[in-house]
Amino acid sequence: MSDVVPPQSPSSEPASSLVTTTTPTTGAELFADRKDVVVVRVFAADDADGELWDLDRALPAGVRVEPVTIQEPDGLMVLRHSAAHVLAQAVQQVNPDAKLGIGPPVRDGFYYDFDTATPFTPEDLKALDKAMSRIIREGQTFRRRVVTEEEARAELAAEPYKLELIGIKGHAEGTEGADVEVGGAELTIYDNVRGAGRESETVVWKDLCRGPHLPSTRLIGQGVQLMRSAAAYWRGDQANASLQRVYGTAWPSKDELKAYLERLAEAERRDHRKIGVEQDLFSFHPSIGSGLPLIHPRGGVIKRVMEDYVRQRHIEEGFSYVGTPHITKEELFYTSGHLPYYGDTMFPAMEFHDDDHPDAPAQKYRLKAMNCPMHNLIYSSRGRSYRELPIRLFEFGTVYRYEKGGVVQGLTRVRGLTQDDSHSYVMPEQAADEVKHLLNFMLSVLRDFGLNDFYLELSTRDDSKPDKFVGSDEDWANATALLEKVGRESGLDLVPDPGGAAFYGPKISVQAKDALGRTWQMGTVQYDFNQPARFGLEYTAPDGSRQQPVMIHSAKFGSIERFMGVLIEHYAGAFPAWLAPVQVLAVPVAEAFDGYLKDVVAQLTARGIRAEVDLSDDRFAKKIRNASKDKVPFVLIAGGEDAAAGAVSFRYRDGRQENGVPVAEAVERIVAAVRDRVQV
RNA sequence: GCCUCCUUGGCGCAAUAGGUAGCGCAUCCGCCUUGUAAGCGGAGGGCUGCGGGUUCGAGUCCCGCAGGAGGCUCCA
Repeated sequence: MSDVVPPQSPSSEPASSLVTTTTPTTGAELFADRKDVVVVRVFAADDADGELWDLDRALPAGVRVEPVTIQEPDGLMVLRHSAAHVLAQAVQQVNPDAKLGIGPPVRDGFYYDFDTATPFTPEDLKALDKAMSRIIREGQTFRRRVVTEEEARAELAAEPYKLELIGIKGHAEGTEGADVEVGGAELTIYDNVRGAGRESETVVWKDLCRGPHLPSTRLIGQGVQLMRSAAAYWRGDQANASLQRVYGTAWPSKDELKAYLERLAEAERRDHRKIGVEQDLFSFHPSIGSGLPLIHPRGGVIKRVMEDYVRQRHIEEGFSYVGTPHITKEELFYTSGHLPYYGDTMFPAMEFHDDDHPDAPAQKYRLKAMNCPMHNLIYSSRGRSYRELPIRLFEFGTVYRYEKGGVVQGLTRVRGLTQDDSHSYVMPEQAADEVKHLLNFMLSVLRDFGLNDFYLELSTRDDSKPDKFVGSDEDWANATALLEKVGRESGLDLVPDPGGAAFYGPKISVQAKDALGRTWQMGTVQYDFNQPARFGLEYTAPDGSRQQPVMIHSAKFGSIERFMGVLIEHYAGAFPAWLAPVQVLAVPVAEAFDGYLKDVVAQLTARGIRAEVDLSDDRFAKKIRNASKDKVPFVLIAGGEDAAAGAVSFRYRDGRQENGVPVAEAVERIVAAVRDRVQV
């Protein structure tokens, strides 16, 4: 998930708040009666998007001006950017030697990069938090001042990074965050003024910045908190200096800050790594290596149910289940073209020497990093007729990728993963329908797992880096157009992702929102016109000619491990019954009812339900507590009253209770909930 | 891969300023048991991630390695 703020759409403020200036004025004057206005959006003659200006900045006559409040996205960005400035001021207060990098707003907050001799410690952050609140309470004025390049260079002589930004002004696009500093048409410096308007007013700090800012630091308020520090490369380039980045969060009010911190806490409670340990689902062991998960029995149930379901669905959708090896001679990946592009993220080759032929060159084998080449070999294992197409091959292909140490994380980024991978081989004229078929199939699979909020991302070639992609411009254009058309027809939002394509073709990926509103990349559909050529795939057309099929890659939920991690977080470990490791836990009120519940559980087991009786010598209340902590969907309780009535009592995870349900009805209800894959 | 921080029994934590490791849960063994989130008692379990170093003495300080977290870069 990206931390960078997505481009904001123009304000949704009603048009009635738009005013046109008749005389020179300022935003502050125009909206003097509106305390919630923090900046204005100014529309020049032919400017549809407008530009954000400080309230105090002089407005010429004849421009359209719209108020921007702190509650709307642009206002929030201004708040956060202003908070970043306060952070920078605080840092230089504490450490005058700190050199300033850039300080843009990001999702939920801001950061500022500094070059300091020593990294920030948690104690430093606390001290900075205090210094920031002092500056905020002081109510310093942000005062904008236009400078020439020469003036800027002179004033910022001690700030090497700012000088560099001045140098790249004009071609700053593509430099992360840099346009926040120098993106405007002219260079500006913001002075932080103490006691503005009084004779004693003093400039206490200044920074090169495009702005705009809140009128006063006081408006930043109580909703600011520094979160963490981390290293970041200057201008995002590994070849550059490593700076110390301080992240903070900023909200219009203390309450909103608290709500945000609560959301973070909830995300932490749901962290699949934590729940994975608590519920004994999976683990990682240093002696195996990072990124290579061990799935425990309870996690194994979830994995198996996922696999059984997806395998069945593929077969229903016309796929053939196949199997391929985990290692191969590396030549295969030269044929496919993967090795030259991704060799450094594949595990290194294993070399085998033939003892009987000591002079023969060693055979190099590679762990499989992708399944498609092997599926191609299945396709080409005999002649294919157009009558057979589409041919759809599917498997749970376990692949190994040498992810860099710093990116391996829980189940969501691993070095060994199992893809629900399929390849459809079609005639070119079938391609659009097949893409549509795969997309709909994928969405229906995700919906059955309880994800319902999607958008699509269209990953295309980066035309400026031709060496990263193979194939003709025409092929790319056709394939991209086809994916885009199908994507648009899906009715879902289609977000462009320039440069995100695989080397062999463009792709559509499904992004799903989870219960906390976070988006995860799920499956993909990739259009490949390269591998069929490289493998010489062909089919016999109706006229007897040999034609090349189009190959369409698709993974529905991507990797089983990753999707399991996403589901754990989506459900916070409280799985719907069909996925739950234990679906029913029967809890006797006292030992005397063990036998009664064993009989109920036997009836459930006979219907394929994963049910157990808690026969431990814990007392009743403790058993209820254990069942709650395990988040078992159905807890069935039986004591004297239930047994006498031939009934059981349901207890659900939210504490809801339903007493005296006849056993036969209880069984049917549970069976139905599992069958219908509903959450209970 | 790079930067910062972290690593104490299965899990969650504690151990003043270096003085020789404790608690809760879980586990095991007893006793107890009739209605909705912890019954009681006892026992076992740790070369404090690994390897060096400083010191009379290291969980505490220093170096290296591994693993983890966050971030940067990357992600077929």
